[in-house]
Amino acid sequence: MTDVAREVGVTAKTVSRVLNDEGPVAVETRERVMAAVRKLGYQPNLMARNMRVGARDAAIGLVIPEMGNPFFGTVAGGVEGVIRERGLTLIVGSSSENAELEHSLIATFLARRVSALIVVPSAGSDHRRLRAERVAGLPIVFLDRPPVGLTADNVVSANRQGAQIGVAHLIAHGHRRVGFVGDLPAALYTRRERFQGYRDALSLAGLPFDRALVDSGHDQEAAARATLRLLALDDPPTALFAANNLASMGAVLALSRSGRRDVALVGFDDLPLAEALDPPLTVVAQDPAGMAAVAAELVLSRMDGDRSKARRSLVPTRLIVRGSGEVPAPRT
Amino acid sequence: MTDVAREVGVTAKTVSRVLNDEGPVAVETRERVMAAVRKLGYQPNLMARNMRVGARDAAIGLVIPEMGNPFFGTVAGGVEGVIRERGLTLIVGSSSENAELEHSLIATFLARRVSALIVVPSAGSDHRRLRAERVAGLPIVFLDRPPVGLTADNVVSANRQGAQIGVAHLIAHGHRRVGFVGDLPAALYTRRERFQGYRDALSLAGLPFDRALVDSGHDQEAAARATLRLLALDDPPTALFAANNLASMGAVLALSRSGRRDVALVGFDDLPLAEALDPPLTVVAQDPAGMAAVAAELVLSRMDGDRSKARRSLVPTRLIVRGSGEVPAPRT
DNA sequence: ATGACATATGTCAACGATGACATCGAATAC
DNA sequence: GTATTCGATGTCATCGTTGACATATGTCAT
Repeated sequence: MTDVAREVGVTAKTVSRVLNDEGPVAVETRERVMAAVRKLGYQPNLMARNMRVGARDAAIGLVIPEMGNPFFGTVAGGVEGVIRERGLTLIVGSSSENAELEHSLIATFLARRVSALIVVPSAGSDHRRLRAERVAGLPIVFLDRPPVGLTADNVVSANRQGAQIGVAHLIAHGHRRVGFVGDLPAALYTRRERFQGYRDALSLAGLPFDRALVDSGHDQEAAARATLRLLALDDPPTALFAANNLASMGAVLALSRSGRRDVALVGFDDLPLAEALDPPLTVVAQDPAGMAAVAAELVLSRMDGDRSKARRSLVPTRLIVRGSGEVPAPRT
Repeated sequence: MTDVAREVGVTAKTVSRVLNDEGPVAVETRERVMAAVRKLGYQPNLMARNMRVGARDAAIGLVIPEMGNPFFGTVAGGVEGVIRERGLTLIVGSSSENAELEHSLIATFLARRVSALIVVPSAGSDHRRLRAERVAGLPIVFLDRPPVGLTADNVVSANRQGAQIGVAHLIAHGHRRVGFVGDLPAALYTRRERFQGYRDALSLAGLPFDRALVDSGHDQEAAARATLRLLALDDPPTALFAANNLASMGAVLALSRSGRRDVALVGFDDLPLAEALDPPLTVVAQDPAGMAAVAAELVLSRMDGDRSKARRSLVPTRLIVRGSGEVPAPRT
């Protein structure tokens, strides 16, 4: 900036004024400054600008478990789309579902003085340490899963209700033994909520809960094995509810590999090729882009000074009927 | 930092020394400083640190077309994994395949003084403007597609060879009329290369090239329509080559919706549920994580002072045979 | 005892930008 | 014709941190 100033024959302050459309500047000076800026290829140093008096970095930090997972990728894209309009940049880190990594990412973001944080908590993480930041007024929004040990804004899917509707759909097709294929660890918030929804549906229909019909796996192959274990039971389920996208894929794989077309299946979270599967996969779809948008808007309103009480936003889910959930229960 | 210093009764410089393990510091002082740091919850301000003497931001900027696409999501995750070990943070922006947005993202990253750039170019973008930065020594690596109007490091898939192998696989199963479903715009580097590979395979097998067998669509539904148009020809193809993941999904959908199980299909780029499709989808798999790692390592070596000539890395592809490519050609 | 040297800490300036306040001439007001 | 205001620009200090250099003690060899 000093170079530009020297080139034009003014002070850095005048250049600053031109670049920020601030205060009165003679038209001719403005033009000469702009010319020099172009000539020297000057670009303002955002780091220096942001460093001034307590100012924060014009960026928001986002922590997600995994970037390759389209659910979280879509979340990241949704957040970026909203904040970009405000001139904010997105800084991302993936925690690999590791609480320690999540914490170190958050620490890095805080050290960078980001303007806000959006966090998808990992299993087992604890957010007590963020209390001071929250008190200091830093906007923090939790996404997909609520914070632990801290009261703060959060945006989650209608997990319980969605799962209940999905399972009810299976029951409506005559199934009385519905298996549950979930995630590990079982302590995960989403898994817990969806499991509750599963039980809700059972009891609403007057069906007994059978612990033997619940199995888990934390990746696609593990979920496939869990599915096979359920089908190998003496009194096996005639329908399955898969509580997340990996579990769905695992169940689909297991059914496809074993050629079982007589088992009904409803998955939680939509898949890109769900329609092309045989049978097409019925799912309870979430709205990752919508959740991201809600979270980002919430962050922006907090940045604008909204000091109201921390709130939870429930983002609705939607049952998409495609065929796999409509496989009828076998006659007994 | 001043607060910590005051608390302990030393100067900021001493605190700085403790935090950076620099110079001699009395053990007792070190401990008292650390205690004060914990007590006050002090966190160093990275922006101020990075601002010193020409230093760059300890972050690298990544521009990808779309975060929701697992291919690019995996790329982002791969890059982050490598650079994190070096204490670098990832700043991401998505260009939505829009050259102007890509440019403005790059400009933002430059203003932030990122330590390096990794760019997946959009269709139609021009990178001439980055010449000055390159000359100034900023590491810039292009990923998946080469730069335009600029010589710089780039990491791309073995598109042409991979496509050739995929199409040859179809020809080996007796197909003489192989359709090509590609992306729009046709000017896209990857589409062009894969198209060349397609033609290579045809001529190696002594088959004629028929312009009528080439169609395109730039999203899943458009690709599905293109597929249907090809199948509706008077002399239709008996096999299809889909030149990217969206085209593959479109083709799969079109075949599944129209119940055509007699058409062979090979896709470029693997899909999560490829194995669960009916028939399971044969693909030429790319290695997004591998590409990301190569690009990130390249960036790091440039940051370490590697001033050698710009180079291109070709990342191999792999044919994964699953069934859809083995549908035999009908007898004539 | 005296310099040479290491150890432990301090002082100061600088990175790039911008708020607060100052200056100076010209235009307007009375 | 002097006072007031405004327009255009400059001066200075500051944000948080760290390099370069300085100072102050203590240790040791001669």
